[in-house]
Amino acid sequence: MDKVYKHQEVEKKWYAFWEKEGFFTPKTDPKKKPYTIIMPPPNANGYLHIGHAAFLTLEDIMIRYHRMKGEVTLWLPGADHAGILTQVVFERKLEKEEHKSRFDLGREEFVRRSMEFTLKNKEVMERQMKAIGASCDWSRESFTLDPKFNKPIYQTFKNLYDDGFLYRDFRMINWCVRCSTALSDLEVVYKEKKDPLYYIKYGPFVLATVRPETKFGDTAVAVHPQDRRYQKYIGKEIKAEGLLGKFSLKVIADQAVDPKFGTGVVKVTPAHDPDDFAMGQRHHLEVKQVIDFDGRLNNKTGPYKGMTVEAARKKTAEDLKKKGLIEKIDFNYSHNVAVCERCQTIVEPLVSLQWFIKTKPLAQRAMESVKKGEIKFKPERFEKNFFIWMENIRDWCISRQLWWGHRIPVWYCGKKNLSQLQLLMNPELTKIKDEGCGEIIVSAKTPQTCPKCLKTNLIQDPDTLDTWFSSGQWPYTTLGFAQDDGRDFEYFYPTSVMETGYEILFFWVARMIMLGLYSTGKVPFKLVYLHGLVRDAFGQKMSKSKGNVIDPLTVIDEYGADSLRMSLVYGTSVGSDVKLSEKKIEAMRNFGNKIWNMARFIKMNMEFFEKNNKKFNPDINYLPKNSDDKNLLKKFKMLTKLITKNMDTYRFAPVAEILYNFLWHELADIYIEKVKERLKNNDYEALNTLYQAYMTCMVMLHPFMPHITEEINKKLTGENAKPLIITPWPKNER
RNA sequence: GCUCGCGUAGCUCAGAAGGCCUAGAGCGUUCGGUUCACAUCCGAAAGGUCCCUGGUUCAAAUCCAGGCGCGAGCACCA
Repeated sequence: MDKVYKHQEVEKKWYAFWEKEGFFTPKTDPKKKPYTIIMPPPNANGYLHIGHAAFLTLEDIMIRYHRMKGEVTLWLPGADHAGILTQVVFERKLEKEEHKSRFDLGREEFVRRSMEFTLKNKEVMERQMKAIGASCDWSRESFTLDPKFNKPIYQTFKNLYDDGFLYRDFRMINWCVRCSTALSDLEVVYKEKKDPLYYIKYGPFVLATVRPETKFGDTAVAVHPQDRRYQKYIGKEIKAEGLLGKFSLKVIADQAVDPKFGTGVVKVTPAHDPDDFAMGQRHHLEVKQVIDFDGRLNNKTGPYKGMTVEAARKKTAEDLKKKGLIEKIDFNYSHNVAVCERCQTIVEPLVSLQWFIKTKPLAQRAMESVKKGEIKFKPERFEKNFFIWMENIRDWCISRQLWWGHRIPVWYCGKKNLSQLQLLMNPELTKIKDEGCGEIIVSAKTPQTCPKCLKTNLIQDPDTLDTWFSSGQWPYTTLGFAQDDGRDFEYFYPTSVMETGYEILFFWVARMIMLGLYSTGKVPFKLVYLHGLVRDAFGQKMSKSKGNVIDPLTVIDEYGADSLRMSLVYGTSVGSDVKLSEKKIEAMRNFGNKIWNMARFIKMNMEFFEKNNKKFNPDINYLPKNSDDKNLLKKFKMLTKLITKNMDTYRFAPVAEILYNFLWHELADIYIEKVKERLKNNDYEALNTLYQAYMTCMVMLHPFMPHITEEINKKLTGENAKPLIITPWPKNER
């Protein structure tokens, strides 16, 4: 055996061997129960980071353990086209490298280039996954934008529509001016911002606002119904002086007004504020749009037309001041502003025609399944979070004005029913003259003619689906549901575990449960295992700008994949964030070195034994008489039981710690030191006891450190050794 | 505002169902050790009112209540 363990050679060699031998591809057997994990597909818009390494390690541990238990084990890998995020990343790249926008390329070319970019990333990610040692079934690898998934995804869309769970409506959506698309509520984050709060004279009132530029869209003034100060105005019209001259507005009373905020009077702008929109609906107010989708004021704003929101705010405030219409300005006001999660641009609430999923009934069913225990959460506390969100769920806007993603499977007869926004975002559509009959056709297959007027002038909805709509169906689409070959679906669905980050519990897990139940009638998985974030040694989020990122490939190159894997598991607890430092990885590398040297020591003693005696035949059932040996085996038996119990309950960190401590601080530090003399005297009992305890540890350590244990196994048991990857997990009773 | 999590050695964290805790590990620190598997090592040591206050209990780091301090999620402010 080499004096030093050479991870670079060994790890590559074993991965190639496992893959070549086909150990990653399960042999389905109707008599056996399957164990299935669908890998959360990493976003193919960059390379894998340490967080990916963490979940790949956890899932690989689960998979390897169950494979060793003899179950039909499938780990299905994949990659996500990641709609908006990839489009943002690629647009930035395009801007930076070629000074071009998506419109410069045109839709077709933009999609082609994005695909090229994505597939290239995907390839790199595959190599990274292999370097980590992920024993997933590459023959079933899936990519969310693979055309074969269009059929089931479109079918789900159509079914939802036919069942009345899908509708198209004018609603207030979150509009990202930079991305030029609607966002779901989940894709919006709030940032605290300090903005001047203007107290504006408004006829008989003074009211406070941070958005004077939306004043042109005001269609009412609101007060709280019980506010004594303003009772006499409720229901009346007031006259006021504004930037565009005199105007009059109705005064309404609404519970949503907080009498304690500002002066207790609110200007109502239904077209540009979510609360005002809701108020407008309650009081049947006119929705008067004054800001367009390009983030600029429109022709209803007179001289302010064409200004950006930011510029118009300054200018209107200035002009109001000049006209003596500002009473005071509070410069210390700070509030939360909605920004696009992906590009951080301030979100503009706008009303537009979009597709929505009616989520309440789907959520109801999802909650019932969880209540019945068909799906369990680990750690359990996330179950509560799940319920809170599901109970308060709002309809899900699934149409995006993006080009990168699944095109919405809706066709319109002529352009009559295309929205203004869609025409704006897709200049080529404006050239079409044919108004058509306006029929809306929702179909899983591309229709040829309009069923109503029989014309062939059908235009597909130019919008794409929210990326989570397709990934929400991942557990069954990847298994061939509603496709030509559904055998995998029949055998492997529902899957066993969904292992993913707690930060996408709502984005993804909840939607998979809702859509899985809706489409297949069954839960998509039985256990949701949620892991935490990987942070740096000080608990900070890793980011390129902070310069504290740990790159998995660099680490693997220097310390080996096994060291990295072990350091991502050791000393962690389920659902909590993991703090990782290079020191920790180094410590685990040292552990690898330790077990390597233990192997060398055992090998040396085996050779010494054989030089002086006959062949050394390890005997797992041999019962030693020596009390040191007996005590060791007794203790070891207890630990084996404990380890198995922890493996079965997904508590991997204690297993890593038990093995670490037993191997190093009991077997090496104490037992080996004790038996050195006996080994010199060719004591079979001592050698066999050491060998059995050590090798069984290697078997149990294999899911954690697969490469080094496989190499040691071969070195100690010879050329014809059965690979550890398919060695049965130790029995508990012996 | 609502909800959840955390607070244990200098640092990062284990300690699930109360007694095997006279509270552990890794890193760091100090001292000693190189022929005998391993300096990526071995031996030893220092270092802790287990956030605070009450309660339950024969017994609390662990359970309960309150407080303080951090972090996260959700809601959202005109």
